[in-house]
Amino acid sequence: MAPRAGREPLSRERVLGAAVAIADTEGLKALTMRRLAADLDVEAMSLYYHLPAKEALLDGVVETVLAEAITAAGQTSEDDWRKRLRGQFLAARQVMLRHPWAPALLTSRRNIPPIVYPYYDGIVATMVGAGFSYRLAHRAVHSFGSMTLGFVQEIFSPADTDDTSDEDLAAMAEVVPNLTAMMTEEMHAAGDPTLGWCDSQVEFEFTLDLLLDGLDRLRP
Amino acid sequence: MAPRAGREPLSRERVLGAAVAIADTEGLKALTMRRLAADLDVEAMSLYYHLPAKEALLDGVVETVLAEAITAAGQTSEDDWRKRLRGQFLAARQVMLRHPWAPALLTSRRNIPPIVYPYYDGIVATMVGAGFSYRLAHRAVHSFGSMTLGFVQEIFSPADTDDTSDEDLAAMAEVVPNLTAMMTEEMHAAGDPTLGWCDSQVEFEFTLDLLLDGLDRLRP
DNA sequence: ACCTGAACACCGTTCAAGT
DNA sequence: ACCTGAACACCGTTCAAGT
Repeated sequence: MAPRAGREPLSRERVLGAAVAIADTEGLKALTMRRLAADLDVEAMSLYYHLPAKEALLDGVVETVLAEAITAAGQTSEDDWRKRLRGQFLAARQVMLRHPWAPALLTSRRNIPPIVYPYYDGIVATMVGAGFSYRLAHRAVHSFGSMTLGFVQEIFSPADTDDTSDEDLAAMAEVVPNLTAMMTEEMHAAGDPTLGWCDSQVEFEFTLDLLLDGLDRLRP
Repeated sequence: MAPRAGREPLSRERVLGAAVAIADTEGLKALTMRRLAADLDVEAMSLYYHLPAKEALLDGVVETVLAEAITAAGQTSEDDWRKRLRGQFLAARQVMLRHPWAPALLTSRRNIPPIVYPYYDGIVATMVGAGFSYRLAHRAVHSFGSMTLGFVQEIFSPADTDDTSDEDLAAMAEVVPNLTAMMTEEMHAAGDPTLGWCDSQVEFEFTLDLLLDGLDRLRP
């Protein structure tokens, strides 16, 4: 049978693009070789001509989203080291928000793609240019952790409280009195009750500023 | 056939213990239902009497290591809020170092086991007892991120440099001059060259102190 | 109550073969 | 050079059946 009209030849880039699209719309679990091939109108085995194995596919997917985030971060043009790093990390964060599955995948990989090295090089350059020692810049990069790439792993993400009844609150107050008090106070203080009581954008920026402030004070 | 002498009856706890042991010794990928059953001297299907599905197994495994870390953190007896939190997080870290696969699994799970709520309640209690507002305690908990449970996701973990030749260094200096300069300077400064140039214990404590210092300054 | 055997659907991957 | 078909080993899981 002749190839369908309008069907473009496969390539590593096209495969990776389709893989990211599947993860974005249906999650990482939906990304199987067979499903990916079907989306590309091809048999599963054809993928192996462009990628040696699924591990290589996942490496490529990580590389793709990191390249996107790092490119976004690179748009930032600020001279002040704090504003510059802040802008970079927040720009990367906007990209990561579109790929909510990426942080978990990223942190489960052993090998980090080479694109991140020039990116980190730039961060170090910015800090050293602002008077930091290499030693302190090194520490800083580790302290920023995954913020440099626009995300933090949220462990403590308490449930939404819109549907929390008074009886539930009373039961909670028995077991976790301080969390309950914290929650109710935050809910009252919040102007818009539909927002919930955790705002990850605000929390990201708070933590980032906490680190930047602390580092600034350590600067020689 | 009669059950083998000395074979204890299965239980959820025994299954979870064996699962953690497999992950510890051979990694998370080796943890399959069939392999787990074999280690317990049982057929794979027997596991389903004690756990409804593999997802439940993974939830249980997460619960098990978190309980271990939180228990270790609970041993800390310090009155000063900073020393107390510091001791807790570092104690949890000692546990996590024994389960290097745990952070990646943990961050990939949707539902966090209930044990963490009392733990976070204690952290908030410590901070509010030291004069922090609930609002600030809330922010702090998010800033600590996964440090509360003793780990940070290392994205930037540059390769070991013991086997880096002079030619390699020259090539690196072209592409990532600042990283190369940082690395060579750190290597020279290090007393013990076998240590490499990243020390995750030192980095963990540096970041932790950076956050604690910053929070202390925000305290009313 | 607790465990098993056989079977099913699905996955990543091989290999030789097609065009 | 690029893609395919058939087959294999392995996985999680079901269901009816054993003791």
